[in-house]
Amino acid sequence: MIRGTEARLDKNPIVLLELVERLGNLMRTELRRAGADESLQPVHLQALIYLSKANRYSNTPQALAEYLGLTKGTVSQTLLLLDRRGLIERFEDDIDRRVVRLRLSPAGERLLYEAQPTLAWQNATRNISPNRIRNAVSALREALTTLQEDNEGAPFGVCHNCSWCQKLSQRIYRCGRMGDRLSGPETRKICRIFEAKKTEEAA
Amino acid sequence: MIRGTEARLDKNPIVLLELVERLGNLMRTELRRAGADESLQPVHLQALIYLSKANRYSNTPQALAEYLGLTKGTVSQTLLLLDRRGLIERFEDDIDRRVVRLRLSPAGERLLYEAQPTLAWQNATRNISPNRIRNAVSALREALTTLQEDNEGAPFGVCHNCSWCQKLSQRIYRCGRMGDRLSGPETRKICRIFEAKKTEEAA
DNA sequence: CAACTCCGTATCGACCCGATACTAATGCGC
DNA sequence: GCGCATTAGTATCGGGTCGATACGGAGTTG
Repeated sequence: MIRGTEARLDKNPIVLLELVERLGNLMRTELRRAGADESLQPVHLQALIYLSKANRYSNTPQALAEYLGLTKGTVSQTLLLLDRRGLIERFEDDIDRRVVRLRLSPAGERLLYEAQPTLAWQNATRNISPNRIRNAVSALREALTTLQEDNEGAPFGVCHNCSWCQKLSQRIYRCGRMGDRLSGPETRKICRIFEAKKTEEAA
Repeated sequence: MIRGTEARLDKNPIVLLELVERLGNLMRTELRRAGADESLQPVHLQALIYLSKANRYSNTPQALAEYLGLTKGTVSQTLLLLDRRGLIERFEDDIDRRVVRLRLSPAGERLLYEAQPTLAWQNATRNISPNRIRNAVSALREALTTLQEDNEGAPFGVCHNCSWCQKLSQRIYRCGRMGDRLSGPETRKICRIFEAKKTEEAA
């Protein structure tokens, strides 16, 4: 038996990891259940969920592959299936004709809306005080950021917390990195080229 | 586009869910990387990790299936592979000869020790204060418990927090459910028939 | 135009996973 | 003791995921 006595004091991070993994497994099982009616695998629902939240810089196969941590070849097949089922739409980019833009089809949005894959989670967290949830969010976000830096992966945050995001007026924003103007709703979507704005510590 | 304006105020739980899923994906990718040298899939490492932590009531294929949220048939194959690789040992139960007991072989323990699948996580959480981690653990544990109740799955906690656990002396404990005496180290393993002891709220 | 890079697709093989059917051991009623 | 239901685990099959590799087309640089 391999011992680990020196880890006695700081084993709480490991407990947290176990919780995250276990919750991840459960949510995966939940996704499996939610997709069973339509014979969709967990990864398909994850892709649909991602596409429902990706902004204009992040709705490509490449971005999805980075997000899911899979290869572009694998993701290509996933998208092929979703396309055959009519759950997504693919169209060429106007400027760079190599890239494919993706979005949910009406059928895809309806599926996501009806499957309600987050329902079980919402029930499970109903009795946890908003404050504790905010603290947990803050801690996990920090872990996520560090983990992504170490992995050199894209961060995938929302514009609202991005250092490139400029507020032009009440409702108009601007991405300083890409130079585009963004609507209010779009600043709440997730972006592939996100860069964290300082470190926003817990209140 | 399907709207969700009424969810404006309580969307933090959803953010937390996204974080958990994203971290889950990353850890899954991490497991894939960690197992690549030995051509092991994420699920294989998860099984090994589980077996390294399961107590005497929980080291069976059935318990592992419940833990991973997979069917017993699927888990049976996984165990077959791990057995062929010499990473686990299987032996019959003395009393009920239907059940198979599992434990890591020395090679399995060495693999787990050398793969260090939790290393990236430990780095990522290094700069988060213990207090914030404790709070996050508390919140996630509560979500996990509720989620498991709703799914009617086994809770899988450690004896130390179990309502059946009795302290006989300084080092000897006893499981009131099964009637066995447990050593100190064994009370820190995870158990399939765990029942939460009250609700231990955050400090 | 050539060389190079980049995005996406196609194909192949290993493997995951659930469904189903099966064996063997146990427990229950008699 | 003898049927019968239940339980733990296995075997097999088919659909699907996934990475590796190779490929083709678009963009970039010279």
